[in-house]
Amino acid sequence: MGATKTDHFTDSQNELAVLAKALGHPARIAIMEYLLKVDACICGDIVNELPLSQPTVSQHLKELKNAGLIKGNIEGNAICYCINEPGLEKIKGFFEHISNHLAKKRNECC
Amino acid sequence: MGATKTDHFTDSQNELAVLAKALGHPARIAIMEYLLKVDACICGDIVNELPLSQPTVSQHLKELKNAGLIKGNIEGNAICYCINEPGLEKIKGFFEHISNHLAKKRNECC
DNA sequence: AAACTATATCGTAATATTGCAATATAGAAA
DNA sequence: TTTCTATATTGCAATATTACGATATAGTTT
Repeated sequence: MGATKTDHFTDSQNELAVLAKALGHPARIAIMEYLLKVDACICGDIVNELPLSQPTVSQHLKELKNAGLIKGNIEGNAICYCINEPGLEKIKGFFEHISNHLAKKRNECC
Repeated sequence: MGATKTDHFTDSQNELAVLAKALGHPARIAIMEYLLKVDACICGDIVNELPLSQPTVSQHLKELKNAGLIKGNIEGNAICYCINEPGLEKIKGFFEHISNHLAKKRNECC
């Protein structure tokens, strides 16, 4: 026990869960928002923007990258991070899908 | 250490993280998908739909409810669950916000 | 080469999550 | 009221996450 039983669910369900989980921490929401705000790749100053230590930020970046929500390119000395659109579109599509369905069939009960 | 430092982030960031985290498990994605599929409130058969024990499913439902993604009404003997639109719209809005920004300013680097 | 800068990894402690058996709760049916 | 059925709660073991100090890695600058 303790480990998620991923093999009991579909690939799609597991993929969506990985994406959602990656955003399930305020620091990682903050990173995404910051990447969006500066409207470009970030090379260097993410650590200064967050109230966490450098190793912790590095770990959060790694998780976002593993989930496919950001991508990082080595840019000389620094590393250049930016939002990875395919990952973002995938999870955005999930919510749009739900929203569209709900709009069609107005909740009859509850 | 070990606990998320929620007090270092904004309310909005924490709210979004809670919503995302609630969906960060394939069972909870599956529950949302099932609630959508049946196109109505579910009274009773969620446990049979999932490859998990009744207490585990109950726990997952509780987490989705706490996060504000579903709502449950007592319906006689059973409990009637369905998707809670406001919660869903909030997180959907986050992804649309990002997507709109990205569409405006095409990624110059990376 | 030596010092500096930026980022990643390791190790580890604190805390959270996952899953389920056992049990509790509460309405429905008999 | 007893039994049945559906859901929730408790308790606990296994595993995962969070955070950071210390250290490693690697490019840049002097």
